[in-house]
Amino acid sequence: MPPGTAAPATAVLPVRRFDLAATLGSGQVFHWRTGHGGFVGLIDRTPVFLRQAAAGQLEVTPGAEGVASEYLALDHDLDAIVASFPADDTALARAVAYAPGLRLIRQPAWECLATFITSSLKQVPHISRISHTLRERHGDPVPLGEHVLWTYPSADAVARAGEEALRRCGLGYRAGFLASTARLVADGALDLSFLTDPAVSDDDALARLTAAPGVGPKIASCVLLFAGQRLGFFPIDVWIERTLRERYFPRRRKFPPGFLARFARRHFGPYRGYAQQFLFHHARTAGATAAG
DNA sequence: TCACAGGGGTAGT
DNA sequence: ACTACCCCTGTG
Repeated sequence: MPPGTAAPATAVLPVRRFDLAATLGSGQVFHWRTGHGGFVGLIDRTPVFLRQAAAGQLEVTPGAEGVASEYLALDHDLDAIVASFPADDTALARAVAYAPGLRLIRQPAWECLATFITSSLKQVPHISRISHTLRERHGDPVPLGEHVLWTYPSADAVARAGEEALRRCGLGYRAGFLASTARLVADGALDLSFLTDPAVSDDDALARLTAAPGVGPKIASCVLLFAGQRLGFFPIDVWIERTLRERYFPRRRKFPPGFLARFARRHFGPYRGYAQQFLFHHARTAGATAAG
């Protein structure tokens, strides 16, 4: 963002129990850039500037209030969700207290699936760079003030780009996976509308997603949680696995396959996806593995 | 400057 | 259950 440029115009949206920086910076999305004391990016194809200078006020590009409210899940009843967590869980309570206004972003389906395919065995800054490279080389430009933003390339665009071009975006072995899955989506063989279809069960949805190349249980869970808004999915990555082991089973040595997933289902309740996000964000940004 | 290890997993054996 | 996989970054 060039220095000295005028701050974008904004409308003010009253918010409660919402933390913009935590929400955008908790490893759910990877394309927002900071600037003018806020964040600049695209919500699907809508260019948006977001700023939260005061706790109860979210500044949004005029006209994008509705899109932003939906994306940032301002309708989620966080009080009720947190109240459903086990009352005697101090580790979770600490993670919630660390970022009480953290929300699960309602993500566009293809963008979410593709981004998480590119995320395997990668750290956040690298995922972010891949996302930007893909956008700039294969997405469409969208102006916002004097800035140019780039949409996430459609499944069709990714499929047309092909594996070699994707590899040149720094995807490594993920290029083949992304190209193949993009082809499935572009051809209609994988219609992602099932993600939010209440007639499709969680188990069925999981099976359909994991049938796609490069999509295993972890990435599928992320997509079902974020893009599908199925709040009972609990993605288990190395951070969460470490946290669960240390916090809840400090003495146990053996963890059979599925053990922690079953524990999460039993312990954290119907909104365990939120519990996972609180624990994950706390573990990653508060150095909680040692002392938190 | 340059090995080397390891990182928000998945697929094939 | 075990291992390779591409690429990048941090470390010595």
